[in-house]
Amino acid sequence: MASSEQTQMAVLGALSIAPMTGYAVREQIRETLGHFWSESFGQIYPALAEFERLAMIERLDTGDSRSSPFAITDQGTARLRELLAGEPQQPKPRNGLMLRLFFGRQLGPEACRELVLSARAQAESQLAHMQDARNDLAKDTDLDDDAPYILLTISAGEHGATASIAWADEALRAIESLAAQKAQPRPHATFTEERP
Amino acid sequence: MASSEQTQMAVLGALSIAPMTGYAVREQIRETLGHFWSESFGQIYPALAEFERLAMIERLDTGDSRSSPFAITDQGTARLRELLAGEPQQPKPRNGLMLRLFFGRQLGPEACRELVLSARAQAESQLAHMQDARNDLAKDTDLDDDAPYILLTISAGEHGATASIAWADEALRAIESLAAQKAQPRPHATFTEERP
DNA sequence: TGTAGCATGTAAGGGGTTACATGATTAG
DNA sequence: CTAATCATGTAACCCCTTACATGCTACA
Repeated sequence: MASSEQTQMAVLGALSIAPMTGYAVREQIRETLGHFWSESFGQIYPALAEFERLAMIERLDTGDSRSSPFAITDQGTARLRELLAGEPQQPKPRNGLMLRLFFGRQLGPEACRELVLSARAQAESQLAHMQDARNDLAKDTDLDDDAPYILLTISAGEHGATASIAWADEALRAIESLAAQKAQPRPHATFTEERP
Repeated sequence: MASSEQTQMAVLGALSIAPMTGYAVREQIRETLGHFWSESFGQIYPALAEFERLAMIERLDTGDSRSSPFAITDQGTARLRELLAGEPQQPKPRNGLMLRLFFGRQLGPEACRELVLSARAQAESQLAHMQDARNDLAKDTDLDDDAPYILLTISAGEHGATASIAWADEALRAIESLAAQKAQPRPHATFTEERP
């Protein structure tokens, strides 16, 4: 029945910034929170239905033919604050890149290099996205009250992406020296586990 | 039936480093991969059973009374390499801290400050843990072949933790100036949404 | 006029955790 | 002796994603 508190928080939070349709909630979460949050329709719509039943949100009666957005009510805002005050539980980590590198010996230096390069590219693109977000935020005067908080998350994204790029460059150097060692094995090596 | 490829990778990977029991696989993943991976017994034991059936691992017949560790077979190693070569799919992000800060206006500066402080402490402890891991790795000569790859992941953890700390310090300054603003509201403010 | 985007939903299934059950061994 | 740790499993449940179904509107 009840959707998870995580989902409730994200959906009520989105509506706390501006009234919008369920579809728009999804879009907003994807575009603005995409780097650290995600929700799918399968969660959003049931949550909205539940919230409407509990009078935490209500449909706005716009003259607009095709959209009738939801707006958060006072009860909804109260519930949101209650949820936000709870302890943040971060999900169990599952970083596929790190798992592969950890067992990188089985993959070999070349494949690891590809992985790191691809991670680096992702980080670059995230960094660019964050800087776009920063500019958009500065322009949108509707968000003045939320902006200082949103900036904290943008800054976190930038720090993270910058760190990833620095790590990747360091890792690439390490992998190259590994590959060089492999190409010119020490003379006293007596056997190899696998052919080159 | 078949456990997920993610789990298979982690379990076979652990056994590729050294033979061990299922219990030890869990411990190793928690201690060594804890910052970027996790597996629970509910997945490890079924996976081990399946692998044994498929002859990808086999029980070692140690004289030891209480433990009979699993060792990876050639078929298991082949399967591991196949799995590692697949595209890493990272799970949808769900960062509870960032979600809360994004909607931080509803929480207020004080609560946000607590959140950032707690995140900073976590990062500090992760950094210390990473440096311990680096030392342990240098001492353990059994891991010489895997060490260069494992170092890549330790370095990533260090970069990430360092970035988190730098971000937290910046965020704390931003929050403090926010709180100062709130304490001394501009004279032309006409009403407040909530009492102080 | 048809295709792309907006908008709302639902049902099935997957992947994972938690909690429980059990027993053996070791250490205080 | 008994408490903690090692060790192996399983069943229920939860959360979430995917895929499908539906219809409307804007636009080329």
